[in-house]
Amino acid sequence: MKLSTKGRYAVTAMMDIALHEKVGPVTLADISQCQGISLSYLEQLFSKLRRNGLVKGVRGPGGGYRLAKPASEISVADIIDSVDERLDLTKCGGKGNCNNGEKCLTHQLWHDLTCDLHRFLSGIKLDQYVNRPQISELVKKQDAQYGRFLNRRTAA
Amino acid sequence: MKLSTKGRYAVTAMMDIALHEKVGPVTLADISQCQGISLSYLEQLFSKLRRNGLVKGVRGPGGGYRLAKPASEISVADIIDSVDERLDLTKCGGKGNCNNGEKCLTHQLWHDLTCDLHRFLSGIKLDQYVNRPQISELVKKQDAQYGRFLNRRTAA
DNA sequence: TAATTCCTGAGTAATTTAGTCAGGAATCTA
DNA sequence: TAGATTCCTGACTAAATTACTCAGGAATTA
Repeated sequence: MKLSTKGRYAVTAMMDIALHEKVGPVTLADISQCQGISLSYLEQLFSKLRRNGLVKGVRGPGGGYRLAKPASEISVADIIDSVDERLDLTKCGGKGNCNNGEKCLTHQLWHDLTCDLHRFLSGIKLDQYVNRPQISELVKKQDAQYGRFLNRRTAA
Repeated sequence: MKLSTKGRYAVTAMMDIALHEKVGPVTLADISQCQGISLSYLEQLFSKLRRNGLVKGVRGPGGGYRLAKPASEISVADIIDSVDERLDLTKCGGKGNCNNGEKCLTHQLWHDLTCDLHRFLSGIKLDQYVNRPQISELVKKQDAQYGRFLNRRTAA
């Protein structure tokens, strides 16, 4: 039982954007460099995040991505659902025909578990982590290390 | 975010054994047929379950597998851990060196989530599901359909 | 002795994941 | 208007994992 890096990368990237909301749009090139994720791969992921209404792209110099809604309204479940196709642990995708047309012995178990997991992830909003001093420190250190946002005015 | 069928198959198979504890050892051939899982694949999984002390194999005619301890002491987490290598959602496997030697922005999040998930799965013991009337019905129907245990005395 | 069942390890096909590549479209700055 | 920047898209590829097969041996029972 592993989380694909797809979901993990997406959440990390969204976190990066949320952490810089006050500075302005964040480019994928920056995220790629700082978080160690391939640029082209990020582009794929953001195509999905955009289609699902989680981010807005801003083209041209000084552009990048911003959150499409407040960080307090974006949950980890939203992000994973967007890129990861599905958060479902049953074999049958919830249809209940997992064994020969009938439900398999563990259908109910996986169904319950999926619901719990989803509820849990839905409860975690981006802003919860953004506001942690521990994480603010980390990102400040990172920004300095890579010289991000050096020649940019602070935007609303 | 998906559960590999490895974990799902293992739990289903263990459930099958638990449900027939009173009848005697359950053969992998039976599980294979009733639950729709390849026999050779089951053998691989049970090799791990055995090494992790969850089942005991009984060779020879009338043999099969039984639980190595009471169903009330076997959790879903135990089973998944046994076959699935690891229940860990962090990139670094918990080491904290996920981004360039430092923790990545979402390390804490995945760590928390992993703990919660593990706690949740540890709380689900096999006997909880075995005692559900819904599931007893299902397995009774299955046994009849495949003619299991027809010529076997009920063993202690 | 023969049937049954566990048990092991090596190999393979299919799928998914992660990542590359090439090129176009919108936007900004000069 | 030119050129830089950045998003944006789709097709392709490499690597890893998953799911599964195969061949054969070992213990046990009848």
